[in-house]
Amino acid sequence: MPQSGKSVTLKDLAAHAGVSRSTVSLVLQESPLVADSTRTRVMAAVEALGYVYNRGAATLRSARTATLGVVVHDIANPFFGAMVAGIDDTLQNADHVSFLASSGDDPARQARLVTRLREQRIDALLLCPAENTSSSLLDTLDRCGLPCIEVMRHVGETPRGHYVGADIRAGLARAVSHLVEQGHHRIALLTGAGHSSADRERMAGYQQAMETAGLVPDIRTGRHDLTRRAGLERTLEIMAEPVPPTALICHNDLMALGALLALARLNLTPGLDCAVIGIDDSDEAALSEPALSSIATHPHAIGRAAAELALQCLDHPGLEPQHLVLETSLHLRASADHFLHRSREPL
Amino acid sequence: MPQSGKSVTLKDLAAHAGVSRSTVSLVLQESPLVADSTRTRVMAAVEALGYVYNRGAATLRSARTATLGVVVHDIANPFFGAMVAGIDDTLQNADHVSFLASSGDDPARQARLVTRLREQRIDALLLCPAENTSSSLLDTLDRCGLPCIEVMRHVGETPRGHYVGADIRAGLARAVSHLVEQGHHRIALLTGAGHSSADRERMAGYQQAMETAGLVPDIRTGRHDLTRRAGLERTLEIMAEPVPPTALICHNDLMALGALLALARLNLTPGLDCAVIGIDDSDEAALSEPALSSIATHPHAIGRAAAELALQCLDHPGLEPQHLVLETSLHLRASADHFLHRSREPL
DNA sequence: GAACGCATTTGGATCGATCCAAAAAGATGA
DNA sequence: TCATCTTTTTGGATCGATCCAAATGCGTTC
Repeated sequence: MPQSGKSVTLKDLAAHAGVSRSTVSLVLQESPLVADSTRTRVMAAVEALGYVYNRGAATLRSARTATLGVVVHDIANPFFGAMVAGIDDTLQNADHVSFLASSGDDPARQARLVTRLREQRIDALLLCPAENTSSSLLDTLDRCGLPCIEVMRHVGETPRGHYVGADIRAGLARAVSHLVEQGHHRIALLTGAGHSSADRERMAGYQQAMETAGLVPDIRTGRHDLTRRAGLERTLEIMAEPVPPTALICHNDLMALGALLALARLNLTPGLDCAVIGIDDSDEAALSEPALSSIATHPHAIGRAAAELALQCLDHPGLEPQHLVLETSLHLRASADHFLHRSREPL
Repeated sequence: MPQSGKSVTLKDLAAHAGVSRSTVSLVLQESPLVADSTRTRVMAAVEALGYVYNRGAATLRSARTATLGVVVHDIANPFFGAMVAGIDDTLQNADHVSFLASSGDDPARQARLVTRLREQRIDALLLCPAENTSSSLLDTLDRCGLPCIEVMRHVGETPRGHYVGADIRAGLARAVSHLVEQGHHRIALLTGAGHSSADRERMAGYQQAMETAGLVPDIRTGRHDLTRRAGLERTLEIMAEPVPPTALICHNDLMALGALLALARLNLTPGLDCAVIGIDDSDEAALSEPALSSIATHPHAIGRAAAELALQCLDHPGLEPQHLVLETSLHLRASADHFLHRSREPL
């Protein structure tokens, strides 16, 4: 229990338990080779001396660090909060840990972060790439053999390595056809400027769904970021047009919630005067007033899947690139449904 | 530029640049001892071979890792998103990195996370302790000499080591006196169950402010967590009472936003029928409808201050415990001000 | 009792950087 | 030219764990 000065090492444990360093090492690795009596003696020493395993030293000799890097482009976005929770749950079960960093959608900062993570000798990288990430970043990772899993976004037209995402395209198709059934013709998509694959996928999925329905696509991109404030401001602009859309599909729930605020400010009732559908189905969606319809992307499940895939990569180094596209589902609430709306008393 | 097989080491750099390992090491440490010509030759080798510094190996010999651990109790809370951004900004300037982990307010999980972080040989720990954290955790950290900075919450009645927080007490005093000026008498506080120092500080500050104003405190705690949903449900309950309060001060903005939703559902107008004030002044506060009044806690500044304090601890090992309590300010918006409310058209 | 098989345990080399005392290379003055 | 002082550079020991080949102990069997 004492030990205030220097740190306790394997050698100290060995002396305390009356065995060699090697044996102690075997015990710590949970090797089946050691006798039970020895194991308990060593574990007692660990307790008695307050030993803390030195991963850095171990890493020097053995190849793995049991540490993954996670880089997201916006930690403040609740989607990533939930995703990170999914990753951590999975890693915790597998006795791994993660380094989390946020790039703020800046490729230069992202590059620095990745370098730092490599210095820590992470075993694999889960990357939600910043907009305009150069493919040379992935080249570098390939070249030095660091497994990388792109999540939600990918660099280039199609993911070249492992990828985990959500089937936004199918979600949009369902959303558009629901809106059409409700009688909407002027359905607009409010998304980012197309610098990320997630933007492009939303645009393509929406466009295809609109064409299938025989409607004219109406894509509103902008230099805005993808926040509540951007949704608010952009919607105020849009609704001021001579012939505004009657339905808005937004890049994510944050923007959609901003759109609801804009409608409220304009004294329009979301769901009656203008339908709004978000993407992600965050916790807030169900709680807003009126409740927000949303395409659920299940961030927790995506985090789990990405972490599991990363762990697989470690066990099977040659694994050919996996593309996991998880299902989405449309959660209809008052913001985009006349009937649901009527079933509640009006504001 | 090649290097696909093994990793590049100091020795490879030394061979490529025609110097010894030691010299290369000095260059990487930016020592002033090496000649400029040598330095450029070595840096060229770093570029040419795609060398990545091995922090683990360095750590084995030298005491420091340039890595801090950050443990928060709820990464999904936007307060901590902003705080972590503040920490990272500061660390980035100082060439340090952070390991971020979220305890989910579970002391057992928190203990595991701290152990993992210690295995990584972090230089210091920034801890927003989980509820009911035992002080033995801090004892252990002390004993092994790991500097720890408690942030926003502290274990025990008063922080025993370094602490960085916000002056919630002053914020509450200002909030209460504003509400009194507006003619409120029944002002309730909606907060956590008192398992954390942050809960207790809110209760004490509120109680004192109420007594100063000659009013009867009305504290509503609960087994609820501190989310939007909890704020919604609790407010629905409270407003159903025979003589409900006319003003609510909520533990944080999330709960306050939930309270606004509850009022809307009850067809009550926040700011006119019942005033609501949150704590944190998150981005969302200004955007809600009506806009939420809030006591600003400046999470980004708190993150910066905590990180700076941690860096100071590293430079000055004996530093006596610092208690930094940052100012708060009351941001008044329509949710708690008759006048502001009248200046906008009604819902 | 020697030989064998099996379950455990062990010492020494090793990973990639840092530290340190000491050597080498230049610069200066007598 | 040689001693002296600086400025640079260097080899070997070292950090704390892992790996591996070899040693040990012990019960069986011939």
